[in-house]
Amino acid sequence: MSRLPRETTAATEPKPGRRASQRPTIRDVSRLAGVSRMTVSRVLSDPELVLPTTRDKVLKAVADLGYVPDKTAGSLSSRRTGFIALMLPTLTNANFAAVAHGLTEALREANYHLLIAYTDYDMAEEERQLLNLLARRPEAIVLTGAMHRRNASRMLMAADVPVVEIADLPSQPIEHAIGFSNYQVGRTAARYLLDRGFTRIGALAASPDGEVTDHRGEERMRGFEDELRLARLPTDAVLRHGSAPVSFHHGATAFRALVEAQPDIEAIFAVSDLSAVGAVMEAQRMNLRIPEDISIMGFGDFEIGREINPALTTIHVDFRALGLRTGKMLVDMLASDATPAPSVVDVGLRIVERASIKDK
Amino acid sequence: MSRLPRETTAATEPKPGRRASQRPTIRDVSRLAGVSRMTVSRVLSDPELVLPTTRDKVLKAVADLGYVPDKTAGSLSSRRTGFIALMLPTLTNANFAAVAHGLTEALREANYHLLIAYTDYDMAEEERQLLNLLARRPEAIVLTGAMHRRNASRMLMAADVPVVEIADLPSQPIEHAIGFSNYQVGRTAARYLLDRGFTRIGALAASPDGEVTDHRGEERMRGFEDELRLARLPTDAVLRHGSAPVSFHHGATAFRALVEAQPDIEAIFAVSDLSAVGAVMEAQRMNLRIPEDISIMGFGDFEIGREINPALTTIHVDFRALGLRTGKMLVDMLASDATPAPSVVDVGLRIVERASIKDK
DNA sequence: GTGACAGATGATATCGGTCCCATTAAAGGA
DNA sequence: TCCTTTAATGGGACCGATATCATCTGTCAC
Repeated sequence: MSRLPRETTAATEPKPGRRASQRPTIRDVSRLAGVSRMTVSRVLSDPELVLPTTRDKVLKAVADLGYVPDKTAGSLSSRRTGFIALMLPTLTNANFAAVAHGLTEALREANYHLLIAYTDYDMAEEERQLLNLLARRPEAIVLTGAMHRRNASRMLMAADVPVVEIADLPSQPIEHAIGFSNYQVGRTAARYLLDRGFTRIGALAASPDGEVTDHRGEERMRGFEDELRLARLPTDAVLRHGSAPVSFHHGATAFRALVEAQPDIEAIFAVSDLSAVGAVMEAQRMNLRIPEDISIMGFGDFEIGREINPALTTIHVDFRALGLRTGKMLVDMLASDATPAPSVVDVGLRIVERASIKDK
Repeated sequence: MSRLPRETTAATEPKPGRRASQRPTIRDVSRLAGVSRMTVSRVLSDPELVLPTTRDKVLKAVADLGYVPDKTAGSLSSRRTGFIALMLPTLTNANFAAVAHGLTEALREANYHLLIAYTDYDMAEEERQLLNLLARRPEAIVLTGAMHRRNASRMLMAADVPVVEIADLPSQPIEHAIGFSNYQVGRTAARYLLDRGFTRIGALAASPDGEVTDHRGEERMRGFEDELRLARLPTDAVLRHGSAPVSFHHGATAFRALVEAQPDIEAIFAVSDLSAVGAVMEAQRMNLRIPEDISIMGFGDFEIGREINPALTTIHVDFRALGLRTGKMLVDMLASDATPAPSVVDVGLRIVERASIKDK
C-alpha cells in the first residue's frame, strides 16, 4: 500500500478544530440516530413534529450518549436565553428569599431560570451587578425599587427588556411595578398606634447616613414621621441608630438607647420584625414588661415574631405571593409578543394583631 | 437616473436576516471605531494588548452605542461560561444563604457568576434542576451532600466538570468535599450533654418519613443516638416529629410533645437552632425554666439564638467561611488547567456555650 | 392520472462572540 | 543593509444550537 496521505480518508476524519471536550453535541446524536441535527432538535423541543419511530431512535441515541443540550448555543441561535434576572439587596433576609422562592416557582413551568444577583445594599455594586446581568441577556429584569442611580436607569432603558420593580411602589416606575408602599407602611403603623391611644410614640430604624442605605426602610420611617406630624405629635422619639441592614442585635441596642433617652415612651414601631424581636428580647433583659410597660410593633411578619412571648404585632406583606405574581405576569408577558402598557400593582398590606400591643 | 436596482448599494445595506433587536453588537462597535471586531474584543478582555489610542477610540464607540457584550455568544465561542452552579435545599435558611454569600464573594474577583438552584428538599426536583444547570454548562458544580440518586450521580460524572460537595462529608464523595460531619455534630452534642452529667437526654428532629427529607439533619440524629448508646443510655427520648424542614414552630410543638411524653427529661438537643429557639419559647409558655428545669442546645448558631433569653448554647459551623473557601478553591482550580486530586476538607465545628444549659 | 397539499425531514445560514494564524509595521542585531 | 524578532491588528473559521426554507413522500380530490 502506498504511504502517501490519502485525501479521501483525511476528509472523513474529524477535523481537530478547537474541540477539546468530549461532551457529545447534537451532531453526535444525529449521527448515531441516523437523522439530521434538525430532527434531533425537534425531538427535544417539540416532539409532536417527529414521527414516533424516528423519535424513539433519537431518544435512544440521546440516552446512550448521555447528551445534555447546550443552552448557551441554543440561546444564541434562538435569541431566547430563558433567563430572568433578579436583583436583591441581600439573600439573608427571609422576605427577599421568599420573593425569590415565589418567582422561581412561577417561572418553573415555563422553564425560565432565575439569575440572582445581590448588592448588599451597596449602590456601586448594584451597577456592576446590573452590567453582569445584562451581559447574560435576560429576557426580563426584576429588581427591588430604590435603584435609581442615573447609570443604572439608563442601562435598564437601553436593555430593551421588560423591567419589574418589586417590594416598593416607586413614584416614577421605570416600567412595571408590583409591590406595596413602604411609605404607607409607616403611616399605617403610626395611625394604628395613634388609634390605640398612645401619645409618646417612638420608632427604631437604621441611620441612613451609613455606608449602606436601606431605602425602603427609610421610606417607612418617613411615612411614620409624617403621620405623627399630622397628629401634631413630636417625632423626637424616632431613633435612627446604627447602620443598615438591621438585625436582632440592632433592635436590642437601639431599644435600650431609645428607652434610656425617652423613659416615658409608650409604644414603638420597629422598621423590621428583626429589630422588633431584638427589642422584645432586650426588654425582657431590662425587666420591662411587653406590652404592659411598652407596646411594640414591627414590619414584615417574620416567622420568629409569631413564636416569641408575647407574639409580635406586625404589618404583613405576602412576599411569596408577590414573587409568584411577578413570575406569572412575566410568563404571560413573554409568551405574547405584544408589549403591554406599564402597570403598577399594589399588593397591599395587613396589620397582624398579636399580644405585643395593649391599648392605652 | 436609472430606476433599476443598483447592486452596489444593495450590497452595503444591512441584510434583513434574523436580526430583530437593535441592540448593538461587537460589529457595530468595530465599524464605528474603524477597527476589526477582534480589536474590540481585545479592548474589552485584555486591554494591554491594544495601543492606547486605539483603545480610546474603541471605548468611546462602546460608550456611544451603550454596547454591552453578549456573554452567551462569548461563552459559546470561548467554551467558558463563567457560571458556577450551586444547588441548595432551600434559600430560606440563613446558613445556606450564608454559603451562597461567601461563594459569591470569592467568585466575584474572578468574575464568575453563581447559578443557584434549590430543591426544597425534594429529590425528584433535584434531578430536574441538575439537568437544567448542566444545560447551562457551568464550569463547576457545588452541591450539598446527600444527593446520591443514581441518575444524578451519573449525570455529574458525565458532566466532566469539578464537583464540590459542601455542608457534609459524604462517605463516598463524588469528587471534592468541603464541610463538616453532621454525624459528628450529633455525637459531639450528645457527648457534651453527657459530660454535663445529664442522664435523661432527648432530642428534637423532623421525621425522615415525610415527603421531604433532611438528610443532614437525620445524620446528626444518628450520631446523637450512637453516642447515647455508647454511654448505655436509652434513645427513646429522641423524638422525630413532624416533617422537614424544621422551623421555630416545629420546635415549639415537638418540645411540648416530648415534655409531655417524658416529663423527667433533663436536657434536649434540637436538630437546628430554629427548633431549639421554638422550644425555648414554648418552655416559657409552659412556665418551664430554661435551664433550671430543662437544658437546651441547638445547632447552627443562628443569630436569633444569641438574642433570646436565655441565650442558646449551640454548635457553630462557619458557613460563610465554608462558602468563601469553596469559592477560592474553585477559582484556583479553574485558573490552572491541571485536574487536582479529589480532596476532602473538614472545616470542623465548635460548641458555643451560652446560658441555656446548666450542669446537673 | 395528476395537481394540490400536508407531513416529515433535511440543508444551510445564522446568532455574536473568540480562537488561531496571517499580515504588516516597527525595532533591533549582525 | 538585510534579516530576525516583537508588537499591533486583521481575516476567517468556528463554537453548538435553531430558524427558515427546500425537498421528498404519500394521500386525496377531481
